[in-house]
Amino acid sequence: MPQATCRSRSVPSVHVSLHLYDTATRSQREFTALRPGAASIYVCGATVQGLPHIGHVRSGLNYDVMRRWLARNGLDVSLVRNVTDIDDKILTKAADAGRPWWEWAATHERAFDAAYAALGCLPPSIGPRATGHVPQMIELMQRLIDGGHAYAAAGDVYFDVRSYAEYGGLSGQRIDDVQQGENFAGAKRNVSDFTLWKAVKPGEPSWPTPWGRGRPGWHLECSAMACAYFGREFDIHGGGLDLVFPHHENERAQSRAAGDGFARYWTHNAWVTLGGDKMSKSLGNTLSIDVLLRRVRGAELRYYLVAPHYRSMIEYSDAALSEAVAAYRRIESFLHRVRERVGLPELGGVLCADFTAALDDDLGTPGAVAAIHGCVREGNTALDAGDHAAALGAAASVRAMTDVLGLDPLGEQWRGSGAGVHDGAALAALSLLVEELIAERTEARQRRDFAAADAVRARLLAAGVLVEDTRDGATWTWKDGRD
RNA sequence: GGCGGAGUGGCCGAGUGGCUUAGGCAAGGGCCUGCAAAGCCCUGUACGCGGGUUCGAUUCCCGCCUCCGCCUCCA
Repeated sequence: MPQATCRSRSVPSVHVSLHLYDTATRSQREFTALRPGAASIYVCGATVQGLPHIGHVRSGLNYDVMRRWLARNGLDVSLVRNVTDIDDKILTKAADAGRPWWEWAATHERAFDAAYAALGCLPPSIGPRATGHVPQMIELMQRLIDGGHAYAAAGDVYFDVRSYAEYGGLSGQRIDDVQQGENFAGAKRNVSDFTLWKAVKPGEPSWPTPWGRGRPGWHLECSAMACAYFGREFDIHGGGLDLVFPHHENERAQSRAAGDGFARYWTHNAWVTLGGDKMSKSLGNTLSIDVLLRRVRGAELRYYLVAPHYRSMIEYSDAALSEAVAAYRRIESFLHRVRERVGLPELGGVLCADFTAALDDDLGTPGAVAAIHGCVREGNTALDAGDHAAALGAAASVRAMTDVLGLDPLGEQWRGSGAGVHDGAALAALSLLVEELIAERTEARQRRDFAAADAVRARLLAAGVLVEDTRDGATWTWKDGRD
């Protein structure tokens, strides 16, 4: 393998292990896996009541990066990302649309899967649905009732918040300070008690339980599913910042009151916001994944969402998205240059020490991205100097690092995401034609007939093909960065 | 009322008690080029306001202002 050139890569890499900010302790903690050599991550996925928007996807992206980084460090990572396919809003919206609730849920689940895939998220190890885990929920409720932490009342099952002294420990809320909503149901023993199971209502789907027919409450499902796949304790629980209270507080209370260790680290990603506007209804379309992907490619949108730190709020703006596109294309164009002039760089390059240190520090993607750009600059310098081996080495490193972030411009997941030609025979024919025109242009340049040469270049550019002169001759790429 | 975030150079966005003070975008200058494009080099002296601690604070402490989130469904 060609020698790496990145300065920081020549520094012997000190093993710095991953530290994660843990919401429960409000501090960074060194990550140690429960089971040696493996890591388990449970992420609260979507309630599939509508189409995915940019914020939903940010969460998925964050845990995709976490998972890739842990895997890159040699851990066998299991990622469970649940699907809430039964809840009030799904029932309401499906009814309004005149569709069966299960069809409504399934349709939007597919939309979420498509959005995650379009942004290069690896599929989760499993994406369990709430409706498929009612037996596990019943078992958990039974354990809670047996232990005196839950009670059935009027067909509902409630968690008795007062029975669990640590309640509030995750979010820092004290029961007595929590403002209560208006819909206080009389069956509860205490206002703060939350619903584990909802009694059946006419026209609603229901499942049988020892306490009567009904359907799952929101919080219960996550505890039941995490336990179903990981057992009573696992490593990392993730989700959006808005889930801290009450959802995660309640999950934790349920599981721990039932005697489970549950999550060892709690991580939360920040939001994507829209200029402080509450007009999500009218602006919602602007932020929908489908609309954005008509403007930018999946990799570019991913870069925009992954480059800031996951705990920082992203205030969405078109201008910022455009800057991200430009920044990403700088990386991409370096790899294209190397591929055209030297050859395809391998994926297995060396990671810069700065890159590793940044990610180990609570998944510091901004620092990691900076390290990639540094490596790109060194690679470009090497390429300009004609040092092909160094350029290839830098390119391999850039691929390896971008791959950890799920952004490798030459990665298979982006094939077909642009409007490029992906049929081998068609591409070969196109290449032949383009190269013939380029040869024609080169001849014209040698005759110093620059008018003719520029005309060829302009014709190709109009067709979306960018011709560039380099010390190694003319090369061509797609004008818009597609592959 | 309770809990929690944020205010950084033209813009996005990191970070730090003083050191080569990230990175990207945009801007200006230069190199390269027939011209381009790309690339490379150089330039910008920023940290909401008022105090305090300190030899020294954007970074620590106190107060204030502004904005935002959670406490009801929410990634």
